[in-house]
Amino acid sequence: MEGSTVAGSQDGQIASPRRAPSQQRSRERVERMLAAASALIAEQGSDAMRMGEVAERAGVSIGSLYQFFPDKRAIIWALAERYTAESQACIAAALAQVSDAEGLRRAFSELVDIYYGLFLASPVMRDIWSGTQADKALRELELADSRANAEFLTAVLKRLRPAADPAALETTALLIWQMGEATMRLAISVGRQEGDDLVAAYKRMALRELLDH
Amino acid sequence: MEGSTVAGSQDGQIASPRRAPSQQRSRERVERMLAAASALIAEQGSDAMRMGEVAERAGVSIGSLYQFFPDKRAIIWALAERYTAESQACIAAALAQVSDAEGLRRAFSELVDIYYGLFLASPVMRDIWSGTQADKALRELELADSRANAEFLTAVLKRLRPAADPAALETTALLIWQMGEATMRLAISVGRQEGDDLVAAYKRMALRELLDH
DNA sequence: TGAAAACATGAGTGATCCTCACATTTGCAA
DNA sequence: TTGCAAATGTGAGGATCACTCATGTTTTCA
Repeated sequence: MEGSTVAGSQDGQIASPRRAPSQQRSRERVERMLAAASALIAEQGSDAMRMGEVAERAGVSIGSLYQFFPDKRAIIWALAERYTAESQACIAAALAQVSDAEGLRRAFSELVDIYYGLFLASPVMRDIWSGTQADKALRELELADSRANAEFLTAVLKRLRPAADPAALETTALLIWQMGEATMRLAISVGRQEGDDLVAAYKRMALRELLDH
Repeated sequence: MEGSTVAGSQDGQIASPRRAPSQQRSRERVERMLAAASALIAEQGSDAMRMGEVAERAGVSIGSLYQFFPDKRAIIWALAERYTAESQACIAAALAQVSDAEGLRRAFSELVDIYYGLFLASPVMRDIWSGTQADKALRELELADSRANAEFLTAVLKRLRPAADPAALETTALLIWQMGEATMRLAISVGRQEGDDLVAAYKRMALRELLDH
């Protein structure tokens, strides 16, 4: 299989950048590396992305690349991390104000649309989250991201249903969130028409669960 | 990532075995190769599985391995295919007799338990379906498997709700099935305790959707 | 029985990730 | 300003795989 794995250890740990860029020059170069990686992933997928090509397109040497990213996974991880930070902020904002059932219905529906749109529009993130399962560190990042997002949902549910068992609400929220991501992935691989139907069906099911008890 | 791609084409096609084993001797050897691959995947994951190691453990040369499996994905694919054939038969059997709501409740509940048990018990299949997303051919096999399984569910739903829109029933069935697989994956990566809760919550949600309304 | 087809072998090829010894630039204290 | 240490930059080369191929062995069957 095309040698797309890091020679080193199998354990899921992502080593921190070998060295954090402290000077202006290197910070700009690291940005260029990330941009190059992002472009290549969008064009060919992360698996086909070659480290040498990333370096070349970023206009740096292969050695410089490895100065800041200990291995190939690390540069993909860095992109994924940025994405999760952005999307979490957006999700938190959408759910923060919700205080009643009707508000939840509107906010959640909008959220799903936004997320689906993001998935459709961003080949990079689609690729990264698709490949996610194969890489332990990325899988853990995704799980952490899901938990964080589900947390916002849990908070809303606790506000709306103070009498309910908190642990059960957490389980529900996590499940609904994860199912949403699974639905997006499925929706993308079956094509637009059927995908839209699936997302709509998910939205209906999830809302039913979230709203009427 | 550790070399998880075939050197050849990126396209998801899995070439058929270069040569089908026609003699008794080679048929046994192919079995040994599959067994060796299965054991190695269980021990280290498919990504860390080395073709040379598979050959060695099967007691054949690397050349013989490539005589029957055109590339690394093909041997993984062969294992996955066996699994899907088995599980589809089991699922079809469980759902074939269902003729009323109560029967569906029992059959579906049992089915989820069986599937969950299979997932928990089989590190090989867990690994293969985990890595699935990264490989186009496997992703397609998984989707085909989901569709086939959802089909059985659709058939039951059409029987129970003849008035409903058939297309909507298909969408529902596919979504519920896919969500189930997503739930299993999630359940496994969060650990037994929380995993059981998640599966139970899924079961409840899915049944609600399948039964009332 | 003999030739063709099937099967078996493993050293070698090429692609790719990553390292490392050495060169250059920057920050900053004297 | 000067000089030194830390930060940064470089790319040829090492190591590891997936996979090939020329050649040898066994089985089938007319």
